[in-house]
Amino acid sequence: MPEGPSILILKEAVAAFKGRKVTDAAGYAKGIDYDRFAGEQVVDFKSWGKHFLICFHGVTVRIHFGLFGSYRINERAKVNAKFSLQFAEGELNFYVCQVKVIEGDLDAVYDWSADIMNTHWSPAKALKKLKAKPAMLLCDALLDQNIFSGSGNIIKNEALFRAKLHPENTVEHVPEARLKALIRETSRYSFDFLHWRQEGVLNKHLEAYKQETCPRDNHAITRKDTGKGRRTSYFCPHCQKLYRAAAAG
DNA sequence: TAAGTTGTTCGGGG
DNA sequence: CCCCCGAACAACTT
Repeated sequence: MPEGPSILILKEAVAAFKGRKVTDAAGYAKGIDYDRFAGEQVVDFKSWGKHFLICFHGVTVRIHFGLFGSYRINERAKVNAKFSLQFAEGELNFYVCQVKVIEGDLDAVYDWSADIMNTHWSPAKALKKLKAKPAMLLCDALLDQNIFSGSGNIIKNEALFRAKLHPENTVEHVPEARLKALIRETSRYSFDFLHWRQEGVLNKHLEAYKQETCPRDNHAITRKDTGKGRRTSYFCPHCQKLYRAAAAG
């Protein structure tokens, strides 16, 4: 369920709960004062990248779904909910996620311009952050939530494919124009991802991720664990340019 | 069926 | 103090 677009879908799915009062909160997430939410009104639902934010007056519940997280609206899964909110009519249940309470102003916590799907997303700031880390590999940069908040392994691979850049390029060896193209494609692809996921056709549109051959030149797609996180990259070694191979090590 | 995974944090060792 | 690695989390799909 991760990656930014899926969080936007969730936000839309729960929109009807905005303005409603919680009758009861429960779950097995530790360190949460569940009682404080009883009687509180949901003021808004927001998101920052992969963070799903349930906003109350003066306090926000942050849900992060990680790799295995899921949710149910007005129904329950077989396992216990990590966090759940009951309303006079309906309920929200969150499973296998990280739950954190954020006190006070969200603007003090989040840099909205880092969120690739936010209206305040700033490609210029992303470029600046990239250039501040010249030795970083592109595959790591695209998973760095401070630079590309909301990008995950699918978006990483597809954006690099669209930008025709090899995942193991170091930032400093890539011409600025190509970095700008990558930044643009990362945000653009995320919205394509959103629309395709809404239509249930995302898999049909994948060009590199989990693919066998390159749709551009029919070259075999390489699958390789890359970067510091050793996350899987799928790329066409023929049309995705590597400006300079990383030093052996 | 056992392996793989749309993710992140933490702590230990070097 | 930094970097890197593995563990932990814990559920669904192929």
